[in-house]
Amino acid sequence: MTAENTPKRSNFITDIIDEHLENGRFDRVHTRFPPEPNGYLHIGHAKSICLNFGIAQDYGGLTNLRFDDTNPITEEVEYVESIQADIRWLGFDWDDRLYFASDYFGQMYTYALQLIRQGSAYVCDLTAEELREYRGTLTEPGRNSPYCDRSIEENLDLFQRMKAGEFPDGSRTLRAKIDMRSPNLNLRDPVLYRILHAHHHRTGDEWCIYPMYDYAHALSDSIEGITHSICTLEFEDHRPLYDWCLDELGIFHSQQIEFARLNLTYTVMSKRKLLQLVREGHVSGWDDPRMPTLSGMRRRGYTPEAIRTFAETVGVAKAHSIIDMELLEHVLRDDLNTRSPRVMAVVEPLKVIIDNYPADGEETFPVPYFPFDQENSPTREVPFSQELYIERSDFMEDPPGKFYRLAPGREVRLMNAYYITCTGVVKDENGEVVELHCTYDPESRGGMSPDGRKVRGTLHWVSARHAINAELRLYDVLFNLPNPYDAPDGGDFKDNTNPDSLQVVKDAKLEPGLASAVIGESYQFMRQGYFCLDAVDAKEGARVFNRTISLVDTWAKLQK
RNA sequence: UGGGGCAUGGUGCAAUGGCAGCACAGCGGACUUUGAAUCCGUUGAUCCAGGUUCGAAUCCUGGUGCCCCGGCCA
Repeated sequence: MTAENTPKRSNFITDIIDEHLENGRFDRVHTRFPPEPNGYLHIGHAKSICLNFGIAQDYGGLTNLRFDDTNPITEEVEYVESIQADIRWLGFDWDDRLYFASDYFGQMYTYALQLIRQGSAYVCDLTAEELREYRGTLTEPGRNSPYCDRSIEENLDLFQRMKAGEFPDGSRTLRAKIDMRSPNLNLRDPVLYRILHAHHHRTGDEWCIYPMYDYAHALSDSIEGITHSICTLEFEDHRPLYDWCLDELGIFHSQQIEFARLNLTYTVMSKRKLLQLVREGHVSGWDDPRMPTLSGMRRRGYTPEAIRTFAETVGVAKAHSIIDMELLEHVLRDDLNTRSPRVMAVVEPLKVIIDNYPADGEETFPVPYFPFDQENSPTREVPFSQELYIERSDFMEDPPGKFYRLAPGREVRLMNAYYITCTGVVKDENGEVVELHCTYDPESRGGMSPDGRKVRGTLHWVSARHAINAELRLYDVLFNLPNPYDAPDGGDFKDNTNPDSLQVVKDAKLEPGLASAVIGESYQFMRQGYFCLDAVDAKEGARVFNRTISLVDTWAKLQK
């Protein structure tokens, strides 16, 4: 390891690694990302992925992708595929280092035999319930299993017969012989193997005994030569067992390091809770754009770059924390801002008739997609005609002082087109404004008046005759509270779901060029927000856009 | 005295015995053919009490608060 490999960003983990490199414990950095294929990846996993791959990159090291598939009952190939797709999408590559804990079942079994021969493990016949009883409590020590003193020969015989399938599920376990009086419950002769006559998505019916997490994880890390095994805080208590397995076997010893998992305001982050939202129909699926899953965020219009920046920005530490959703939104907007072409779309249309414009007249304006970089920006022609749509919220009949959009007698600029002045308001029988009459100033073509007079408001618009219709899906946070778990007594997080988290607009009016919008691209609907085609429903031919995130709306804030 | 961990502005992360800083949020202003972006300015913090030291967010002692652990889940 040389000086030029020294990372710029440092945290408590890189401190530990630096020390290891200095004192010679390791001369390289090799990490792993070890998901269990029992669900979809979420933004919390993204933090871990960015951490593991990022740190290895910083040190010129490697990162493995390893599926921790030791529990056949909960795991499925569907998940191993989606997980790989999500990691790739995020921008990380494990080259040919794709592994499965199940790849090592044979080797782990051999190691278990070794533990038995060393007198460090025994076959226990206690039932699950008895075992719980023998384990003791948080404050009281446990008691030795009546089976802990079986002979090595008997243990060997029994364990081999466990593997051979002679015993039913739950009848026996292989346990580490450590210390039933340890204040750390994980060390009270933890189960290493359980009997599970279940079909495994990779090994099929080859095995009917499966290793437990603590044993399998430590050995997998060791087998792969992982130097730094980075996991979340709840495994701190497991580290002594992790170390025990490796020390007892005398094999390569990885260092486990724990960090605080990511939490975000206004959402939940556990697979179990997310699964509930899916199952109970609060969302349309794992990839619902409101979900904090990577597949949901991708569909929503998040970019991998934004998520990576976010992961870096939140930092890493051991203190439990909850990140403001606003920080995520900030990095998202920041990324989208530089990459999204500017287009015009009216979310809630209000018809405007330009009385002094020829009824059958028509013209187009050249408008750059990237107004902030006109030199290099591609341009399209935007059609204009007598009847237009503007945003309903851009007109007020009786505006407050700070409102500088359209109002009776008020002049505003139609972006890139003309200045118009409101001369008439048409209402229906309920008093609702249905149509506006305006006049335009032909001298202001392009959006600038030769006399240099200023207009305060600049509105987006679309030509009624040329507009295309689209469905817009406007998203808001999934929960009403920063902390969804903050539920009244007897309630739970689902009581805090936001009933307005999805608003569907059926008849938005878009500029015609958007007919050729592409899935996977982000567009800024000017003065509204960033939108993208819904990769699922737009595929069916429907014109459906997701609002990834609104623009910062100072005016809305002012109104409060 | 079960064990393990954590405490720095509203939020998150730095400062590794030597000027408490950065980002987001907030507030104010400039600019603006997006009430966006950009730019400028600004409010605001070391859990408490002792101790060591010329000097403590950092080291020591004692408190307080919060989180995790009693799956044959991971």
